[in-house]
Amino acid sequence: MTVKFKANSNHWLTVDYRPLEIEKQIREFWEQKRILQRLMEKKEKENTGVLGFVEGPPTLNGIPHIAHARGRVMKDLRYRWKTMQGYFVPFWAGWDCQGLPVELEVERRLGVKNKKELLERVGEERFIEECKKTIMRYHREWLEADRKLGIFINHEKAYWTYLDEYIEREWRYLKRAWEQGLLGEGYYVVAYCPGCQTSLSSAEVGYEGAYQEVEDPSLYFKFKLANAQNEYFLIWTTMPFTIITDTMLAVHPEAEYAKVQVGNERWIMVKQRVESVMQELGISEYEITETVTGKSLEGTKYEFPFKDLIPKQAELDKLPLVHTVICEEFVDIETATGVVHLSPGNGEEDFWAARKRNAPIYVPFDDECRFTSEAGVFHGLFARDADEKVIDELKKRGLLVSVKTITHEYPTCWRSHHKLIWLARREYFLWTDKINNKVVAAAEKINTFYPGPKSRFLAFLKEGKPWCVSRERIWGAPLPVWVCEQCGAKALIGSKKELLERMASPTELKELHKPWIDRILLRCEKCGGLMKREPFVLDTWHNSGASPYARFSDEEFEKYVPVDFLVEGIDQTRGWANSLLLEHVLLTGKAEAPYKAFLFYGLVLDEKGRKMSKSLGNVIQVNPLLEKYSADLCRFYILRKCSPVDSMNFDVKELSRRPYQVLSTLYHLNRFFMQNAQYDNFDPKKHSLEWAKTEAELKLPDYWLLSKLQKAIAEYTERLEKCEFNFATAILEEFVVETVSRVYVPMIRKDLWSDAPESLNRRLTVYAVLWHTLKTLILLFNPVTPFLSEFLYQHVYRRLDPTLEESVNFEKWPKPNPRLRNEILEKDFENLLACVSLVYSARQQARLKRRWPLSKAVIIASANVHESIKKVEEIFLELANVKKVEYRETSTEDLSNNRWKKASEDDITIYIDTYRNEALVGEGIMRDLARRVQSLRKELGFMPTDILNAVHIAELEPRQADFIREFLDTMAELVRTQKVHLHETRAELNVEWHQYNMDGKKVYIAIT
RNA sequence: GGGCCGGUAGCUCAGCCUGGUUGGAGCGUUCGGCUGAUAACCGAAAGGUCGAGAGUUCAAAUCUCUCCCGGCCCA
Repeated sequence: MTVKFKANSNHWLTVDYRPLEIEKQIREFWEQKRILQRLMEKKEKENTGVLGFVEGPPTLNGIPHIAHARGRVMKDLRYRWKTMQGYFVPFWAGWDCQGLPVELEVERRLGVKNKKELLERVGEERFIEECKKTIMRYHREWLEADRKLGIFINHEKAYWTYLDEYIEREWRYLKRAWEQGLLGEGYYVVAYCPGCQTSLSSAEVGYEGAYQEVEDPSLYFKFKLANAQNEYFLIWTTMPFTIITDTMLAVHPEAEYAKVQVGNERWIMVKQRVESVMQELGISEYEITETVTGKSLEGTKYEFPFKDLIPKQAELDKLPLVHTVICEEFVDIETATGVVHLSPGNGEEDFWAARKRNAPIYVPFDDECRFTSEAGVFHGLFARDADEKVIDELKKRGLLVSVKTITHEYPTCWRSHHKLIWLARREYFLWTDKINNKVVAAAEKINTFYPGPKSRFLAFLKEGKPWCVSRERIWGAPLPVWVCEQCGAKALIGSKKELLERMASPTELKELHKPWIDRILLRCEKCGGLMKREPFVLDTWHNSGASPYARFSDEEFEKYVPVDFLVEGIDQTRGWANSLLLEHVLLTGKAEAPYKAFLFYGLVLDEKGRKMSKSLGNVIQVNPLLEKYSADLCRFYILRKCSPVDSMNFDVKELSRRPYQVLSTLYHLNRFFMQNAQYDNFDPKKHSLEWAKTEAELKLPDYWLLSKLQKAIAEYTERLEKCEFNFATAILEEFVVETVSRVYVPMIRKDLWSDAPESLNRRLTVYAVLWHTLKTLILLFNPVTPFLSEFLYQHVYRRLDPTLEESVNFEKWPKPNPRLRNEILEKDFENLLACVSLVYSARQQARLKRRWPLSKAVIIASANVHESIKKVEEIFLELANVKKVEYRETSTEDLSNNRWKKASEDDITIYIDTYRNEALVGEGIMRDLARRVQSLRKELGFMPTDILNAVHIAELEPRQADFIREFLDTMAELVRTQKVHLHETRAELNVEWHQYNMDGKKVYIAIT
């Protein structure tokens, strides 16, 4: 007995595909051999070009989940692919370390309720240290996730946004802006929580559960027109205190406004609301006397009622726009009266409306949200507590129309659930509105691969709002502005060195963070007074947006920026993509983004399409997921399932379906190749494709496969270039499953079956073709499924050729070879497969198994189809299992009887002759039996190449036995046995018989 | 309220840019076949008002408009 495949010839290529074991092994291999580091060193030394990259730093305040994985998989794909193409990419990690989310996390850990308590109980110094501890805890999770996912990013070269060196370079952006007059003070409307005594970010305002049912006064009041008798604007509000800071009224320019006679007064309000408002106010006696457009009301002066109570308002009243009507599109004419009063100090839209017109922003509040002396009699009152007094004063003046209490949804602090107040506060701005043309021009040049995200990005950028970069927090890069206490002069410090040089008295500076930096006092260059730092830290988006400059040296910045390609979630259009762009334009003064291309990918939702959230409990974390599921499968699934821009419904159940099939097939193709190649001592160096050509052993299926491979390489690379990862992976999928597994392997299987020495060269040729094709294929798969590719590279290709590179990642990206492309042959095979498929279809109707040979098939088709099939006739006969094929242009009379069955599609019709003579029937029965013998062999544990002593078949019908007698030798060869014996009854031989059912009749088989 | 994306078979997705026989694939179901690399594979069947309506056109899943539903971002 020969043993073709030794059971343990390659113990790593297990009989089934076990991705988790493979991945564990490959992770260890990469780490032991330092493949990641060495790949980078190698490419840095020798490359065909440099492609800049800067990591979009994940914030270290959360556990990596599947949406992060989506982005990192795309990043890694690009890196491995471009690296194989020969480029050097500084694929270095980076971490976003500062900001409110980190602070809140630490506050929670420390059990502190608000900033005030934090400062009193914990103190800034300890707080900063706690923040650092927290980010390190998350850092470990991220390292593990990258390790599990197989992300080849270099963590040794990671940047950290909280380190002094980074912050110093971040300051350079501000310095440039300062020099250009693009950094300065202003007001900004922020949400403020009176309970926590801190402002909230817009993200916090949008937190789940932030909107709650609350009670508020619902107030109708009127403002008298200055130049008309008994005419009033009717206005509604739920925040009476804002009347104190009122400076304008707004109407909708296109709406129709009515003057409504009520008693001896005329009230102005939007016409469509008259009826419902009057009903609500319980006024039945009224009449519309006149209607005007909103536009015509513009500029109307009204009498602000509290000028006597608030001297500052009396002063403001003299300014042009104050206490007049303006037109704004945002005015809602579906609710209330369609006339809104504006308090630029207490509302964002109000604020922008005033700023746009250079109207004054009146903000008489102190840091604790109490009215200052600028608010006259309201001085000292907390904002919201002024409501009652305002109502009283309106009532006194006869301006109150109605007041009651309503409950409505209103944003509250997510932590303390106090009602939020909007408040203009003193902040620092980058006046990016002044460079908006450059910013938009720069954005227009960016390649985003898909149009959707680009229009979204541009629409956002065109708003062109100034960027408020100051935050009243602790854990952040400090704003490097010092103000003279004596003369008010300001200085912006650009580096630690400059800071230490200008220090008023020697002070220790531990690091560039609060509280240490606040202790540094400078000497004013103008008046010699002491300068104190503005207590703000910088917006964390400014911090991370500085990375293209801050994470590199000057030299590296020149070399890598603008970077080649970035990929982040679509939410980053307003986040990192924006801050990167703005800062780069500020720094360089050029209409240029710091990135040439930016792929924005869609959200990841749960299997039902719901957003992943803590409250739903449907968040999929990377690390636990990859404990149980394969990283390669996840990577393939993420890339294959849908377009990168679309939101993706992630369903773990889908991992084990199609993605598994594809990778498993790839695995088994390699295993099949390896087993056979090893058996025949295939030597890839000797038995190359060139060798096969000179041996003239290449056949049509080989040429066809090689041609299809060239096509796949070209199309795949093109799809990758366009970031169409879903289509790219579909090409790989089809090539593996259809082209190689379904079509090519069955065509060459017979050639490999024999182990005759005279056909050895043919077998070696097939191995040469498979070596070339499958090795190329695993290189193409490497960016997608790096573990499986590396595994097969090590255990198949390097084993057969130890002179290969040490890692698949060191290989070169395949290029299509036009000399191997043959489009005519591809078309021939297309025709061939179509015809074979039609034969199967006709067989089905005639209930003739594929195993049963038939005498003839007739192909009725055009001449070019006939030509194709003639070229590959031998293959056609074998696949169709017919003895003969006839070609005709049209159908003829002789085919229109029951003997013939047909099937057709497009322009091809095929008839099969269903009549079988004794020989054909016999051969069919023989093959039916052979099939059962094969399955018994497997069951009994024989290796494919074991040669059996004898196969026994018992209790066939005598007629059947007669039919097959002449095929017994063929059968012996087919099932690898020395002899096949027929027995009339089982009793003739005392062996272990196995019963089989063949077309309804029992038959018995034994192997000895 | 504005911007963007999506709505095609029971499920997951192509097709739409550039209109043209009968709208596809994979998974699942049923029947049959094939199988010594494969938890595969092949053939057939069932399964679709292509979200709804209107328009343009000889012809619309595809182009235009309106609306509905889901998601995201912003207000």
